[in-house]
Amino acid sequence: MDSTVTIKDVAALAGVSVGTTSRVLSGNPSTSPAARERVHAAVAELGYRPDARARSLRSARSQTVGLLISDVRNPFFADVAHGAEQAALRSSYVTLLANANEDPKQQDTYLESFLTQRVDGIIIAPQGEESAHLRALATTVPLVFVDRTVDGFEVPSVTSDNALGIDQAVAHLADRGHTRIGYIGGPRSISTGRARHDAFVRAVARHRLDTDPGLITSGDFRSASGAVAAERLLSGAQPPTALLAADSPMAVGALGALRRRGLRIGSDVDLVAFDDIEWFSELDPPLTVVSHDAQAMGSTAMRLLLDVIEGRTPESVVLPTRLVVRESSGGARRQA
Amino acid sequence: MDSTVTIKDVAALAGVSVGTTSRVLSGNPSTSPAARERVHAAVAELGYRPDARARSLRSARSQTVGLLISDVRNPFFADVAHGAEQAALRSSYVTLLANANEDPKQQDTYLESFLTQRVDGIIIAPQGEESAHLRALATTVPLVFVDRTVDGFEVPSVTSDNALGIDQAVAHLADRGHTRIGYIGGPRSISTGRARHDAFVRAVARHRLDTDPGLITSGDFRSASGAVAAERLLSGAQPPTALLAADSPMAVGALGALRRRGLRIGSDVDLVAFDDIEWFSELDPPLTVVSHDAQAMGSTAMRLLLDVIEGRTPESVVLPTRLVVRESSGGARRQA
DNA sequence: TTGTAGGCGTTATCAG
DNA sequence: CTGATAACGCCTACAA
Repeated sequence: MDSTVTIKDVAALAGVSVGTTSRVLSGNPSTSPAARERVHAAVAELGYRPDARARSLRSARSQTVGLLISDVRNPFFADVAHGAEQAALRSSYVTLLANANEDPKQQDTYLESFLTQRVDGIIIAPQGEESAHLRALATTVPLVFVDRTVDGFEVPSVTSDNALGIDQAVAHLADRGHTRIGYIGGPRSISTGRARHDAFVRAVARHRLDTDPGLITSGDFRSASGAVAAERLLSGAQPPTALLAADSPMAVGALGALRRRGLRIGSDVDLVAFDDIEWFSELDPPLTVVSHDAQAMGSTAMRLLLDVIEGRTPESVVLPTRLVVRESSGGARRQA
Repeated sequence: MDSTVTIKDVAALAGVSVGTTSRVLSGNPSTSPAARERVHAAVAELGYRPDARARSLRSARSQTVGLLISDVRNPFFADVAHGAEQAALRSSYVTLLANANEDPKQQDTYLESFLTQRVDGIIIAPQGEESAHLRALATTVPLVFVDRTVDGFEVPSVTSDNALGIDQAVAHLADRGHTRIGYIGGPRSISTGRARHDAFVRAVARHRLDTDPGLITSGDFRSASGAVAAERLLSGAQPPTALLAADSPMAVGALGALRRRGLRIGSDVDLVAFDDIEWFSELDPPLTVVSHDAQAMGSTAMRLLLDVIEGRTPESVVLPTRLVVRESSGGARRQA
C-alpha cells in the first residue's frame, strides 16, 4: 500500500549516482546515452514517480496553480474552470480547483490553503469587496482576476464587456417595442453585479424606456433568487413585458416563476439572459442570451497568470459579448 | 513578491527554538503557555504560513485528496464534487479537483499528477474498463470509486441503485400505458451505462412491454449524443411514445430534438431522465426524473476515503433513487 | 560526463 | 518542557 520508491532506488538499480539520475530525469543534456537508457529502464521497472513536493521544495516552483471560482455548480464557472484547466495542462501546470461557493469565508479558507501549498499563482473570481486578505495576497503571489474584479487592485484580469452585453440586450428588447424591462441583477458587492446594473440603467435612459425603479431588482446570482426577483417584478401593478437576468442561474429561476404564473415566454413575456449555457438552446422556447465565451475566459486567464509567473506584466483582457437571439424574445409578441 | 518567512524566522522572533515552535504550531501538548503565546504572536507579526510541502514531506501525510470526475460541466458531477469537497473541508483535507473530461487519456494524466503530488487518497469516477494504470493505482494509494465502478476491483465505492432507478422509471411509464419506450443509454464501457441498460432490458421484459431492439440506443453521456439518439428513435417507422434518458445531459439533448420535431413533451411524447438537476423543475414542462442525491454521493465517497486513509475498511454504499414525477410524464396523454 | 554533499522547511527523536 | 540534530526526497553547485 505504499510506493516510496525514491530516486535512490532508481539510481541503485541503474548503477549510477542519484545526481546522474536526477539529471537524466530533468532532461539535463549533460548525460550519456548509456546513463539515460539505464535510468529510464530502472524508472519503468520500479514504477518510480518523482515526488512533486520534494522537487518543488528544492526548486521553489510547484508547477501548480490555484483556481478559485465562486460556484462550481454554475455552468458558466464550470466552463471557465474547464478552459483554464486545459490551458494549464498544455503548459504542464496542475490546477487546484477550489469552490468558494459564493461564500467569502470559504474563499479565504481556500486562499489560505493555496498559499500553504505554495502554488505558483492564483486565478480568482473574487467574492466580495476589498478584503485585507486579498490585498495581502496580491503582494505575495502572482494573481489574476477572472470574470470579476475588485476595485483598487493592480491585478491583471479577464472580464467580459458587461456594458456592451447589457446594451445589446436592451437595444434588442427596445427594438421589439418593449418599454418596461424588468431587470434581475446581481449583488452590488460583486463587480459584475455593479457593472451590469449600471449599464442597464444607462441603456434604459439612452433608449428612453421606462425608468421606473420598481423595474430593477437584484438577487445573488443563484437560481432561487432569480425566481424571487421575477415573482416580485411580475406581481407589481404594472408588470414589465420583458425580463433581463444578469446571469444564467437567475434566468433559470425566472423561467420557473414565469411558468408557474402561466405566462408564455416569447409571447406574453420576453426573457433574455446574460451568460450562454449549452442547454439554453435546447429549452422550449430556446433562450435569447448575451453570450460570452466562458472557456476562452478561463484559458485567457491562465495565459495571463503564466505570464505573470514568468515575470511578464500582461495587459488585462476584456472579452466581447454577442447577442444570440432565440425564440424567448424572437417570436411574435402578443398584444398587451 | 515573496513571503519566504520560515519557521526559523518565527522561532527567532519568539526567542525559542524551531523545535518548540513546531510543537506549538502542531498543537503538541508539551509546550508551555508562555512559549505558545510568544510563538503565536510571532506568527501573527510575520504573517507566517507553514509550508505544506515541507510538512508533508517530513510527516508523510499531505492532508490532500484527489478527486477525479468525468465531466465538470455535467451538473451531476459538479454536485458530487461539491459534496465531496465540503466533507473534506470538515476534516481539514484539501481537495484537488480534476476533470477527466470523459477522456481516458486525461484521466491518466491527472492520476499521474495526483500520485506525483503524493495525495493521501483518490476518489475517482472511472472512465473506461480495466486499465493497467488503475490497477497499479489501487495498490499504491487509498482509492474510492464514486458513481461508477470497475469490475474486478476490491475498492470501496459509492453508487446509485441504478437498477432500482430504471425500474421506477419504467414502471411509471408502463403505468401510464406506454408499451414502446425508447431508451437513450450510456456507453457500455462505463459501469453505469451497463447497469442502467441491463436494468432497462429486464424491466421492459418484466412489464411485458415491447422488446423491439430498435428502441434501445446509446450515447456517450453528453448532450449532443442525446439529441442524435432521440432523433434516431423518433425517425423510425414506429417511434416510441416515451423516452428514457440515462443521464441529464443526454436528456437535455433529447429535449432539443423533440422540440425541433415539434413534439410536445408530456402529451405527444413523455420524457424521463436519470439524474435530477436543480433546473429540471424549472423547465417547461418540468421534467420527470429518477433522482439521486449527488451531494450525498460526494460526501459519502469522501467519508469512505478518509476511512481508508485512516486504516479502516469501509463497506461500499449504494444510495437509493427516487422517482419524481413532473409534467413531462404527468399530464394527460394525447391519443396516438 | 559523473559523483558527492549541502540544503529547501518541516517534524521527530533524543537528550537534557 | 525545551533544544539540537537527523531525516524526508530532490536538485544543484562543485570537484573530479
